[in-house]
Amino acid sequence: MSTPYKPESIEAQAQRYWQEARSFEVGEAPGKQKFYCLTMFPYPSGKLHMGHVRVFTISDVIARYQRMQGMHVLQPMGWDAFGMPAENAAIKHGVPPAEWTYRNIGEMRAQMDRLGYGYDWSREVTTCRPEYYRWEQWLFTKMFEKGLVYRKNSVVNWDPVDQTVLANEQVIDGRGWRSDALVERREIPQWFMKITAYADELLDELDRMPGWPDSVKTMQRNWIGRSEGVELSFNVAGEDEPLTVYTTRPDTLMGVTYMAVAAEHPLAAKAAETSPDVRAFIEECLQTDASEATLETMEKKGMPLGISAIHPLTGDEVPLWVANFVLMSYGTGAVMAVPGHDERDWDFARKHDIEIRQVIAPADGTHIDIGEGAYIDKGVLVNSGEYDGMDFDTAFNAIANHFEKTGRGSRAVNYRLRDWGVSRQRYWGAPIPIIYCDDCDAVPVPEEDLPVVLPEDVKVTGAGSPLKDMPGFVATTCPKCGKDARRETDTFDTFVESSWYFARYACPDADAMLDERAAYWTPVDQYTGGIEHAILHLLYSRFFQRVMRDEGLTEVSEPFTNLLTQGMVLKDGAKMSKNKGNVVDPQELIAQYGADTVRLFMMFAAPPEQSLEWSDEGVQGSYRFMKRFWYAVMDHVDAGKAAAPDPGALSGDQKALRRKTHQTIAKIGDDIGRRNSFNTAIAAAMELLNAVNRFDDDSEQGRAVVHEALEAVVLMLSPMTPHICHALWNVLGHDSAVVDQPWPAVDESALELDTIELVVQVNGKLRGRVSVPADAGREDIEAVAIADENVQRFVDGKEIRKVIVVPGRLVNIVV
RNA sequence: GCCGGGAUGGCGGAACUGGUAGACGCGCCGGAUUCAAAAUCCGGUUUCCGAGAGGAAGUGGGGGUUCGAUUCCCCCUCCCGGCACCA
Repeated sequence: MSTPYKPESIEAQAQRYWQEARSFEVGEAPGKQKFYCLTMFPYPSGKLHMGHVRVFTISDVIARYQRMQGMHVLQPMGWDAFGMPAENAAIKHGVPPAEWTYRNIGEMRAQMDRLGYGYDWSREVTTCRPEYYRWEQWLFTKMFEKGLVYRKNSVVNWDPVDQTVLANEQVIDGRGWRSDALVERREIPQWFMKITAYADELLDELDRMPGWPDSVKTMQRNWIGRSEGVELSFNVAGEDEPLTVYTTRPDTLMGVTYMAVAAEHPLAAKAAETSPDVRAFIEECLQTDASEATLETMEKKGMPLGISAIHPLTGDEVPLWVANFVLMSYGTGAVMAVPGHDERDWDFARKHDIEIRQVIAPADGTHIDIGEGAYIDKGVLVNSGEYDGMDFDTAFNAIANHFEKTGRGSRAVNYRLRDWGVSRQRYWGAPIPIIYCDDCDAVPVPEEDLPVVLPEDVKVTGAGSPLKDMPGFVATTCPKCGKDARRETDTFDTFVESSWYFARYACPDADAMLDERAAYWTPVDQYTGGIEHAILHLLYSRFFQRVMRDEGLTEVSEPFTNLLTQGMVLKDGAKMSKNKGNVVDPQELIAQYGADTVRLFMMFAAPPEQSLEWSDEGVQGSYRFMKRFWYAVMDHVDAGKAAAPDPGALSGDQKALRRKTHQTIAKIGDDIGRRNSFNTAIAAAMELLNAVNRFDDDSEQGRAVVHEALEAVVLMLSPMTPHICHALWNVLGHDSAVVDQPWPAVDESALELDTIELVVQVNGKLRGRVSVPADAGREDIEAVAIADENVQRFVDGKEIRKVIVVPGRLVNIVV
C-alpha cells in the first residue's frame, strides 16, 4: 500500500526545510544575474483574501521558475501599513490604529508562510515605522528645496456635520457616509508635488517600455494627456484683468458664442454681489462632491453672469456664464465654448438657447447640419473671415501667430495630468515634515530633526485629526528663527509610501534613503499587481523613481521593467466582499485541502490577467489532481528502480511517451517563461500525467521513460505546487531539494517525427485528414490530400482553382 | 460622461503570428468496484439531422476584408476596472 497523500504534514516539512536552509534569503552577488520579483505589497487589513492569494501565488511561481532558470532571485514582502481602515477600526472598536495594524501584520505573515511563499523576510518593510517614513519625509524636504513641492488651495469633500474631510469613497450619493449630510466642496491649502515637471519624460519613456502591457501604457498616456494648443486672452467689459482660456481648437475661435467660468471664479463672485440668483447658483454648485466622475455625469447647469467678454478677433460681445462643470482647480477656471464643434457646448447651448455657429465644414464638401449636432472633426474653416478655406494646421498656425504678434496669447502645451496633492487631513499617515512660523512661513524640518514621529497612543473619534488636539505634537519652535511655531498636522497620501518601497527592500536597514545595494537589485524585473493600480500607483512610482534619481540616490529611471496586471477574484460573477456575503476564506481551504491545492487552483482556473471565477468544485478537482499525481509517483517508485532511457532502444509507444515528455518541457517552459500562461502550463502537465497513467509497460525501457516523465512533471510543477514536489523529488530517489534544481532540458532529438497528420479543407471546410511523411514535398501532399475518399466527394467533377498548403498544418483545396 | 479591458459548450477556460473551434479541468450521463455509500478507475459529453458513414449550424449582435476570421476592420449591446482622498 502506498503512503497516503497528507498535505498538512508534507507541507509543514517542506516549509521547515526552506526555513532551516534559509532558501529564500539572498545577498548581493555581483557575479550572478539577478532577478527581482515583486508583488504589490498588501494593506494589512486583517486576513489574507483570495485576491492576495492569487497575486502572491503568481509572483511566487515566477520567482521559483526564474530560480530554476539559474537566476539569483529576490522576492521580498512588506506592508503598506498606513491608511483609512485602521482609523475606521479604531473608531469602531476603540483599538489604536498602530496596535490594530501590527496585529494584522502578524496574522497575515503567518498565513503567507502557510501558503509556502518564498519570501526573503530579512528584508521586510513596514511603512508605518519611523525608520521607513523618515526617508520620504527627508525626500520631501529635498523636493521643497528644489521647488518640487508647493502649497496651494485645493478642493476637498467637506462633511458639515462631522466637521471633517471625507475621502471620495466616503461620499455616497453626495452624502457623508456616517452623518448622511450633504457634502460640500471646500477649498483648503494643501501640499503638492510637481509631477507635471516630469510629464514629458513620463510620457515619452512609455514608448520604450516593451515589458508593460499596451493597455496600461495607453491609460497612462491618456492620463498624462499632453495636448498642444493656444492660450488666449479675452478682455472683459468693465474689467482690467483679461480672462485667459486654453484651447486645442483655435481654428474654431470664430464659433465662440459664450464663455463659462467656475463657481469659485472671481468674476462669478463679483456677479454674485449684485445678483441673488447667481449667489444661489454658486452655492448650489458647491453642494456636490469633488470627484471627476460626479462632475462628468451630473446635469450640466449654468447661469448667465450679466457680464460680457470681448471676442479678440471680431470685438463682438460674448456672454459670460457660470457653470457647474468648469472647475477652478483645472486650468484657468474658465473655458471658451464653441457649440457648433463641441458636444458638451452644443448640449449646453441648445438647453439655454445660445447661438450655435458653424465655422468648420467637412474637407470633402459633405453638407452637415449643425442644428442636428456638433461637428467635432477637423475640417475646413468657414464663416471665419480671413481664415476661410484654411485647414486645421494652417488655421492653427495663422491664429496662433496672430495672437503671438499682438501679445494676446501664445502657443502652449497643456497636460491633463495635475500635480499630486499629497496632504491628507488624517491621523494614520506619515506626518508632513513642515513647521509653520508666523515670520518665516512654512519651513521644512531640518534633516537632523527627522523623522517627525507620529504619536501612536491616541484616541480616534472620526471628527478631524487627533493630531490637532495634541499640543505635544503641534507645539514646536521655528528651525529658522527659533520662535514658537506649529507643526503641520496633515499627513501624507499613502501613495507616497508605496511610491518607493520597492527600492527600499534592497536596503531596508540603510542609514540613508537608499544605498549601493539598491544599485544591484533595482529596477524590479517582474512586478505583479492589480490592474486597478494601472494609473495612480504606477505613475507616482515612476515619478518618485525619477525624483530619487535626480537626488543622486540611483541611476535607474524606470522602476519596473516588466509588469503583469492580474484580474480580480470573483464569486457568482461579483467581487468577493463582506457586503455581498460571497467571501471564501483561504484559511479554511488550506486546512481542508492544503496550500498546494489552493495554489494550483488559483493558477489553473484562469489566465492571470483575466478575472477568476471562484468554484468550490474546481478546488476539489485540483485536489483530485494532487492525489493522482502523488499516487502515480508512489506506485512507480514502489515497483522498483528505473534506469535512464536509451533513445536507441525504444519501441514506438515508448518513443511517443518520451516525445510527449519533451514536448511538454518545451511548452511549459514557454508558457511560464514567455507567456505568463500558467493555466495552460498546468493543463500540459496534466496531459503528460494522463499519458503516463495510460501507459502500461513494465519493461526496463518502459519504466525508464515513465521515470523521466514523472521527474519532469515534479520539476515543472514545483513552482506552482512546491510542497508536494519537494516531497516527491525525494521519493524519486534524490537527496537534493527540488527548490535548488535547474529547469529540465529539452532533448531536441526526442521531438522528431516520421509522419505528420494534415487537415484537408475544401473551400475552407474540414473534409478529411491525411498522414504524410514529415519530409513530403508539396506535390506529394497535394496528391494525397486530393485522393482522400471524403475529399473526393466534394472535389469530384469540379474544377480545382487553387491549392493552399500550410506546411505542417493543412491543405485547402479551392474548387 | 471619459479612458482601458472583456464576452467562446451546462460552468471555468484552450486555440500563441489569419489555418483542425472547444485542449485541460469542473459538472452531468453510463459502466466497473462496493452489502451500501464515499473515494477511486474506465467510457461518453457544443447543438441539430442521421442507425452509421457523414452532413448542417456555431465563438455577445449586425456588417466587411480573405481561399480561410474566436483572431483583422467598421457599427452596436451588455459586463468589469480607473477617473486624481479606497488601497
